Amino acid sequence: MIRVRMAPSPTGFLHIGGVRTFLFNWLFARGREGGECLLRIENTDTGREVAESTEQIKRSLSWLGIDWDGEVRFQLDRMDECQQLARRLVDEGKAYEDEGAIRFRMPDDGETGWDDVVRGRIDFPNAQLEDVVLVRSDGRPTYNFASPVEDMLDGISHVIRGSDHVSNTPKQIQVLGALGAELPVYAHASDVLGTDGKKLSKRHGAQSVDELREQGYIPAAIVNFLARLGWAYDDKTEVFSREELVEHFSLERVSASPAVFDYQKLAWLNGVHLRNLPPEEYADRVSAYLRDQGAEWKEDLVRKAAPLVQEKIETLAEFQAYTRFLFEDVSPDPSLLDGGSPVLAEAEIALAGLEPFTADQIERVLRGLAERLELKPREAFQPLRIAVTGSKISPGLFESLELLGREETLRRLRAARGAAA
RNA sequence: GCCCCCAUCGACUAGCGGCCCAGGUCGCCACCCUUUCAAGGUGGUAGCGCGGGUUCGAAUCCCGCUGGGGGCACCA
Repeated sequence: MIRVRMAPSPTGFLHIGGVRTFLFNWLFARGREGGECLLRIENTDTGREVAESTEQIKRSLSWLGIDWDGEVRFQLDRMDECQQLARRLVDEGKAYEDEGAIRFRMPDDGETGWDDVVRGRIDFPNAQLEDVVLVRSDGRPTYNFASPVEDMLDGISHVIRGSDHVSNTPKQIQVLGALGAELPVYAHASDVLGTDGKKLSKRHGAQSVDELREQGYIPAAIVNFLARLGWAYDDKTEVFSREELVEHFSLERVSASPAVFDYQKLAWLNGVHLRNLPPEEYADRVSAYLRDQGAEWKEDLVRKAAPLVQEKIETLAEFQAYTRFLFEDVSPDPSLLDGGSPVLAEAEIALAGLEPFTADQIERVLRGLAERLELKPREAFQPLRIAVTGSKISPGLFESLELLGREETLRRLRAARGAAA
């Protein structure tokens, strides 16, 4: 029976490095027959608990598509069991009271070690292990007691966590041994570092799932990127769907060395996944994002505009810059219109009677016009683009005009002619 | 200070003794395609931290050094 747990502490938003650890747990469990993945909130330090953070963690994981089995558990709910177990250890002489707290009696010589799935054999000299507090004087268990106890009670088979827990492991192994529990398999993944080589922190741009979401990254890309940070399937595959990740993930191929979070690669992957989306789903993503951001753009027009930029943007945040001209009037820079007037006037005439007003027809007419004026396509189209979209950069001209509609197109051509003159 | 871990292009990585004068991807540069921007195509740039071993042979194994990370709480 495979059972793992994701164990955030409720001290704030979900950190991107933590998410990767959870993702490893989740991929591992979902890839095994009958594997289960629990969500446990490690809240034994009541003083540091931040209100709402549990809800925020659940929301972020759900948004990423990382789910869990059963109810969310809270470590403090096992307070009674922890106290009883600690009592028992005292009775057996394996722990002792110390000014109201209960401390574990660590062995003085020998070594404590384990075979880590990602790091290989690790041994600690027991002399290095201090007598850890199991239960505080106010009765609350500490992390180093509650965590292994709960792992035991829940039948956790694999403990997959960050390398910052390596030095806790020998202590927890000793506690588990004293309790007569079977040891789980341990796998300690490395840390995620910022671009400066330091552990990811507030200084490194986006560091929470919420921030990534605001910046226009989508779950498929984030999951793909995070999975590839410290893990590789082979020597060439970079793009994975969620299903492929579940199918191929293995702890044995997780790297022990720290990885740097590279926003450029994340952006590239985001573009790849955005382009891979079926048009309908892509439109869903775009409008959901705009709603999230509080942009009050007409939904049906957003959906129609979506296909025009699916090939062009890397993050959802770029959508508005490309399509703003469809939602608002434009004010083209007159200097950019210079010399374009003949094209503007001719286009206005040519498009005025065009029926039907579709991208295909618009293209046919405008290409013909460029030929008559003996202009290269780019020379003829750029003034039109600027006149109608107000920018040198836009989605395809013909599709853009179709969407804008004849009336508005002609109006803008006229306005531009006035401005250029 | 003590303990533990890590070390291949700028970044993510493949490599588990000969297939590697090191492969893929992002980035960057050039060219092609092209209605702009992208996308796509082609080519290029760039790396085994250092020093000792072991071996016929080392990116791969061992030791040391250096560098980086983590931990040493009645935090998690």
